[in-house]
Amino acid sequence: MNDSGSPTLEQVAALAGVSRATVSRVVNGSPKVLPETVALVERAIGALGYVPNRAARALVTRRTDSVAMVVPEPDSRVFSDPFFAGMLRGVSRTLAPTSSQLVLLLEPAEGDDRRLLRYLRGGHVDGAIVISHHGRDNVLQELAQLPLPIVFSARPLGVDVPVASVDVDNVVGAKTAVEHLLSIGRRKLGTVAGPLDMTAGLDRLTGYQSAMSAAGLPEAVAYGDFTADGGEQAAVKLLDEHPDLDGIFVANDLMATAVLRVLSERGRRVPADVAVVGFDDSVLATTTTPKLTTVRQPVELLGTRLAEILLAKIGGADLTSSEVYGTELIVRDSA
Amino acid sequence: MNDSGSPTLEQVAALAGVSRATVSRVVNGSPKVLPETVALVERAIGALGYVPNRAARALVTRRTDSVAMVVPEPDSRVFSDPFFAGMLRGVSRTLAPTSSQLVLLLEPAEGDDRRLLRYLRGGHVDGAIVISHHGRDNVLQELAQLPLPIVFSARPLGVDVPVASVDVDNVVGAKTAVEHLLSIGRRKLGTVAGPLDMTAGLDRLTGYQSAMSAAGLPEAVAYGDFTADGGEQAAVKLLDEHPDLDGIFVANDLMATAVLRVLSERGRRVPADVAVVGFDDSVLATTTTPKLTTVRQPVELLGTRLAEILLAKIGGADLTSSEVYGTELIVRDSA
DNA sequence: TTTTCTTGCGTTACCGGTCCCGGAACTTCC
DNA sequence: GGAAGTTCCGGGACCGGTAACGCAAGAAAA
Repeated sequence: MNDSGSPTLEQVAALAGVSRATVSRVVNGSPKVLPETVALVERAIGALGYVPNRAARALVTRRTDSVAMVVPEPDSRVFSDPFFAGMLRGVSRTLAPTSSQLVLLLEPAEGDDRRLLRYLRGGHVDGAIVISHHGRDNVLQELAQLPLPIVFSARPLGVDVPVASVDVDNVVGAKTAVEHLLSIGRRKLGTVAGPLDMTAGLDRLTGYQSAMSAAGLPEAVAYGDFTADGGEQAAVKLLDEHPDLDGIFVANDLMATAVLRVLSERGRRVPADVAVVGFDDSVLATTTTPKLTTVRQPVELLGTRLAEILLAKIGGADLTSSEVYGTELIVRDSA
Repeated sequence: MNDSGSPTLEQVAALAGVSRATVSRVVNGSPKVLPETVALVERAIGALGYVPNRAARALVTRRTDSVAMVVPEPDSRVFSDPFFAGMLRGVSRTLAPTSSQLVLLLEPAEGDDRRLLRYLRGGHVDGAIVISHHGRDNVLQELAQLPLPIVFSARPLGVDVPVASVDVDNVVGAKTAVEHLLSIGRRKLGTVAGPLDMTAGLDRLTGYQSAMSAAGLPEAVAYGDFTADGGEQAAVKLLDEHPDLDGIFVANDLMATAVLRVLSERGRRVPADVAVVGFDDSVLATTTTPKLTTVRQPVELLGTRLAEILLAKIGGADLTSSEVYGTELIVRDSA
């Protein structure tokens, strides 16, 4: 045992009476070792409590067995987002059996992109999953061009090279939500949209517009920024301009809670007077009064696919396609 | 440049016309290098875009420059918890300037503790921050005994060795909440408590009890599990047993939303008939109707301290004290 | 029986850094 | 002017693994 800590290959070899190379073979499950030798070595490993040194291994194999989860946004509001939490679960669950570790890279401050890019280029991780919400970040483009396996969690806006991405079908999801409102007899439908520099904001608006134009109905749009405050302002504006709305599709649950509150303040009952549909099916959806009808995304599946695709790319596959998954309308009390 | 990737010390040395050792000195900011040599080397580093190889460095220094964030709970509900998100921000922000990376370790499945412990013992990280919510986990005790710098995010229950921990004063926070209810004239006060195998559940109940006994008032307690469903059941039970309550302290915001809903279903107005105070000041607090009066924790500060203490321990300090921070009552509309 | 192939294992050269040690050049002091 | 320090830098031995290569012994083929 070296003075500071864990035993090495060398010591295992000595105890088992074989060479380092043989121990290495056993550890890595090479088939070309006699079963009795394997047993011998394994006994020695057990006795010493040997754990391979990751650094040494990484040095020679040039693989780090770790992947990065990159959140290139200073205001990592992303975290409170249950969407993110679920995705993380999926990623982590998929990575667990592979002995790959998850390294979290949060962008600490605004213009500190260099640091991030340097790190990723430095070969510290085998690949990266990028949680990109805002499309305007010019970082995204640079990330996409890095000589490193990368997967995006949403189709990155403003990136003109082919990338691999996993996303939910926001257009169809939003469309379904609006169609539900139509199906329960609502005709004066407005939407509180998200910011247009995020695919989620953009696509959900498109879905609303598509459903409205298919139904031959006029649009009523106000823009929020996916936060509660922004949602409130948008709701006020929307209701001021269109006081006769009988249904509202809100681009995410958080803003939907604000819409519910504004409606309640104005004495309009939900769903009797105005029906409301959100998007995300986050915890928020069941904490409101009435409970929110909303569009659920298969978050954990997204995480799983993100990890699987990344692992495949690390393994050498050349994937640049974008996978898109379906959503599910969860009907509760608000519509 | 070696065929696969980034330049090495060797190449920088060659370009600068000095030895590897000298480049290493410059990279590590040794003062014993001539300024002109430094300039020379730095130019070469810039020209080549040299980034030190972490693995090689870790191999010889025996420091990995990475710390683990351990979430030893299979149901990582922790994540959706904005409490956790804020803490993570603090941790990440503190770690950023130190070149230490954050490795996320989620417990993938129930009995898979071995894996976690092995990893931590394997010298893959320099230290660990443990987000321990449930005290019953026997893992905590084992974690505490690991020969590795560790800091707990809350006083770990059931651990009998001295550990470093950072926490909020849940007892005083809860007490303040109850005292607020008293100060606005409420006298029939109940509480929806959290599970007693978490310090947060335990201490907040203690705070309630202490305030009640100080006021000479009888207690009314129902137990939830910090989830919305559990909160709802507890609320129903509490109100069935004590229909005349005029104030309720709820041990976290999520359960408080359920309490609000149950009250609304029973036609009891908040705060007119029943005043409600939550705990956490999460996003939820402003999405309810009425907005929730609640106890705010300095989450980001907690994260910062967690990281700072860990860094100090890694640096050799022998800290086993527990730091406790104050809370702040945020008065909104529900009480 | 000799040759060739296979199998199982040891030898050894790396991977890319850090750091101890020693030496050259230049000061400083007697 | 020579001895003793300083200062700055290079040489080289590691750290703990992996993998190419080689070699001995037994099996299969001639």
